[in-house]
Amino acid sequence: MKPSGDAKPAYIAVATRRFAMDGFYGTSLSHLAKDSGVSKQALLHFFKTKEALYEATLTALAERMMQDLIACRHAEPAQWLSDYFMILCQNARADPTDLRLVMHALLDSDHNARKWPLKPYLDKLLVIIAHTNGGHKMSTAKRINWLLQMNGMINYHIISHTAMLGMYGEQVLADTFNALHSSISAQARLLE
Amino acid sequence: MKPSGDAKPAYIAVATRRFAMDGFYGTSLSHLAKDSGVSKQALLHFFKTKEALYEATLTALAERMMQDLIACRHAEPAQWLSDYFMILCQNARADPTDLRLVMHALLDSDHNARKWPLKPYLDKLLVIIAHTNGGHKMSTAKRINWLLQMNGMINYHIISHTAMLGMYGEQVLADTFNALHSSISAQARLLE
DNA sequence: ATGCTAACTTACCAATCGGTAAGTGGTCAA
DNA sequence: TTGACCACTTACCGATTGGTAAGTTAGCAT
Repeated sequence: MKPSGDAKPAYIAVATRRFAMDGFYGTSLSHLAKDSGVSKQALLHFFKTKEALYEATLTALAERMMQDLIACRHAEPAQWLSDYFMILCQNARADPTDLRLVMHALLDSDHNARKWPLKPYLDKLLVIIAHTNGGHKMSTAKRINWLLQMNGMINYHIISHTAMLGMYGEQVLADTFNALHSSISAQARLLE
Repeated sequence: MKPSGDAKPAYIAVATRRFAMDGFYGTSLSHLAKDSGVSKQALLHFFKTKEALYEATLTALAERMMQDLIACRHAEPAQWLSDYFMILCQNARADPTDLRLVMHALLDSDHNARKWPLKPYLDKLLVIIAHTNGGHKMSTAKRINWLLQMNGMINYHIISHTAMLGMYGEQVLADTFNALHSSISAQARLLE
């Protein structure tokens, strides 16, 4: 076939959706192959092991998130963060794939010493926090806490959504998203 | 052997730890059997399928959480919630098993229509919120949002802990827990 | 034309998966 | 003493897992 028509990104895109949905253990190479419309060994040709494909998926995720963060750069760091997390929230509501992948990766990060590809992204966020009026006098721990709190409420909201929908219905849940937006603003305002 | 020495709770306890660690798909009956010191079929004798064992695990989790909530009952509902989440946080820090299980269950709750055993527990929490000074004038959506925010920041903190530890070291992370305690207090104060 | 390489495929593998069938041995009521 | 019953065990099953080996096919430089 084509010697240099790189199909890797397409495979990673498929893997991203599957890994985000079912996690590492819940996803098999056969499923990924079927979804991609190729044989299982086509994937193993590009990624030596399933683990390697997973890591490539996480690396791509990290780059995507970093790009999204840079994309909405703003001179005022507090505004930058406020804008970014608001957009992140809206995107995740439309397509929770990436945040689900983050959560799965977090839960998996325990027992194998997987290098964590999101570190540069988190470091960047911490630097921005440090440049805000409210953040520059914080300790590192407090900056991390601010970040965990912001990410926590957004991510938890997103991955709870299906379960909450089943329990409390569509209408209430839509309003809950509005409340989340307010909470994001409030959290961002802590840095002004 | 013994006709009535119920070993089920012991099996569920083992399953709880494994499912919390590796998730549903990452855990096999053979692993659970080995951990329990019995054969795989001993488990299938009590729980007809792996799925049934998982559901039993989640049900036990729900009862445990409900009991913990009731255990620190307080006449003042805002104080009740404040106490409860502070204790929950401390327990989870010592042993994150239960919260990890919650997160795994949340991530899994998508594609199979698994009945959600934590609903009574969440309903109870919502009732307590509704009885606070700050909460009784909130809409249901805002109460749910308050709850998602509180649970979100605690759970996310806990399951991020291993990854954050590897990235930022022990000392910073310990301080982060102190910051989390403050944040929990602040969140609780919103209901006073 | 030829040879090299990239991008696959078919065929196959041992290991493990969840689950069934058929016992085994101890306990207890009759 | 007997026989029902409970808590298991050994033996086994087809399906699926991640992964290997050995082609096959297409494009491209020489």
